[in-house]
Amino acid sequence: MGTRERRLRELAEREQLFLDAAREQISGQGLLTLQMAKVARSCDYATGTLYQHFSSKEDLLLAICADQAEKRVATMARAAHWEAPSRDRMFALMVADMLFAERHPDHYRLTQYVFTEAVWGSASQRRRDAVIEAHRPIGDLVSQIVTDGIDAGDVDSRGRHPLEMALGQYAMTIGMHHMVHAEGVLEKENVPDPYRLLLSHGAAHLNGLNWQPLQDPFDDVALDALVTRICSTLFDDFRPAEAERAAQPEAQPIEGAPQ
Amino acid sequence: MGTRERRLRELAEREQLFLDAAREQISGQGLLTLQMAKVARSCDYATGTLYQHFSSKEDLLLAICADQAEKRVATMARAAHWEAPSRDRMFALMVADMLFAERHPDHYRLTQYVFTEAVWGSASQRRRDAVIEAHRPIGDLVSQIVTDGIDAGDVDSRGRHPLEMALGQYAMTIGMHHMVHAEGVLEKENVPDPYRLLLSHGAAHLNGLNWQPLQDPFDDVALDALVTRICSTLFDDFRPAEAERAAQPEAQPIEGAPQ
DNA sequence: CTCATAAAGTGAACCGTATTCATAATTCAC
DNA sequence: GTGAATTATGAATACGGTTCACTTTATGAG
Repeated sequence: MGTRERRLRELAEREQLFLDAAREQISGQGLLTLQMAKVARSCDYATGTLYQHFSSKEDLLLAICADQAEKRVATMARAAHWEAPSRDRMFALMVADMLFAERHPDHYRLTQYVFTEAVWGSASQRRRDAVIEAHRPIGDLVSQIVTDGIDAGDVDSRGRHPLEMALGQYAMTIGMHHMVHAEGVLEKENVPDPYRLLLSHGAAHLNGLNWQPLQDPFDDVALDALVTRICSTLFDDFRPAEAERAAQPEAQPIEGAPQ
Repeated sequence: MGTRERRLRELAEREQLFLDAAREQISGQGLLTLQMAKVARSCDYATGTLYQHFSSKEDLLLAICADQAEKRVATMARAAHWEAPSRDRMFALMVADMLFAERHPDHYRLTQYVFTEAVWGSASQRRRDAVIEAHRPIGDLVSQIVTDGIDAGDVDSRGRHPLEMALGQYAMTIGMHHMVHAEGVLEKENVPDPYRLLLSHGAAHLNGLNWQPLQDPFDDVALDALVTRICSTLFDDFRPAEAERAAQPEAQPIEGAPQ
């Protein structure tokens, strides 16, 4: 009989209901002020019911993180599977993650939180593994692009292991996200568009470090065209304003540089 | 009269006392379990006294962060002011920060925390500014190295603003730290020594992207020699074990690469 | 339809801890 | 020495995560 299946489905649906409600509350008020009772109430359930799905507040946070990670990965996968030279795929992957982080700053912060401290708390091992597993495909995507590039002769691995290159490449993206989202840091440096910086330097990284041939390097014009193309071709569900912002054509002067 | 000065000095001393006690408690039990009452008690003061120095728990966390940041900056400054080519100074800066993060993982996590969520809470604006200010010199140091390199003809800025290059360079370091400290992620990828990866890729970044001339690129041998030299020359207070670990001579095979 | 059983839902009570504040102790200027 | 100002105190309060004894609902056999 289908009773069991229906029960399981309802369980999953309610779990998603809680996840969405919690995410909404976070996006309104921040991580630390998330209140379990409010989450439950906003779904017309009692506190206890929420605790039948998530063993603790931290467990809930990890579940949100894992849930959102799947969407993030899906976004990046679209870029990684683009029909294009591996260098451009790598760039598209960075753009995709940038767009995602811009759209979902809460998810970025939550991931930071989860990956630094919350992991040692009271969440179940199952949840912790789920978070790790949800993020694994990112590494796989990057690795795949690098490997494809090496196979196609586009990438000079210079004797390094593809994984090392992939991690190095991705580390820069993560670091950029961190700098962008570290409230007040880049603002104080008068950087008008941090993501512009990410794109520009990311492209330079690809230009200079590993990708061959270099006859057709990214320049500012090619960069903007590519960003526009990526946004329109791969991510047409991103609103024009965001694509426009990302591909902002006129060069942004960087003022107030130290010394 | 010197009464006022003495008072202020005593105030600062007691503040430091609390900061040290709190840091000790964090390093033993993690961020989230820090208890205000315990911090006060461990200094033989009552809870209320602690609250005369720090308006909230979060305020205390930010103060710790700012306090530690000064030590971190001091470490990096030693590397940045090294008498060496700018490329090597930049590399030394990365090594310095790596050694610091390895020694003070709590500070790294605290900074992550503070820079993502805690900043929106109940800490005073004064504290928030202090944290930003404490970190500003890092950007200045990196910028200075880049500028010096351009002046000396060592660096090809390729038309980019020095600040952009500096931030890009530093972003990679931050990203690497994050990946190293994201418990379980790199372990699952069977990366034997994440910091080895940071050094290797950081060097590759310097080799290929901006630094000229390239006639003398880092290779594995030069890399190890340089790390050893940096550790012994600039950071002799770092214990041999750590320097050794950072400069581990035999190439670490990376196993279990995806696909 | 009825009933026994299980499953799901409830929210008041519990508990730990951040924060406050009325009071006490101390210091200081004169 | 004295009164005002400053500093220290810790019991009381507030808040929110977590629990659990109980209620309600769903199930399916007879």
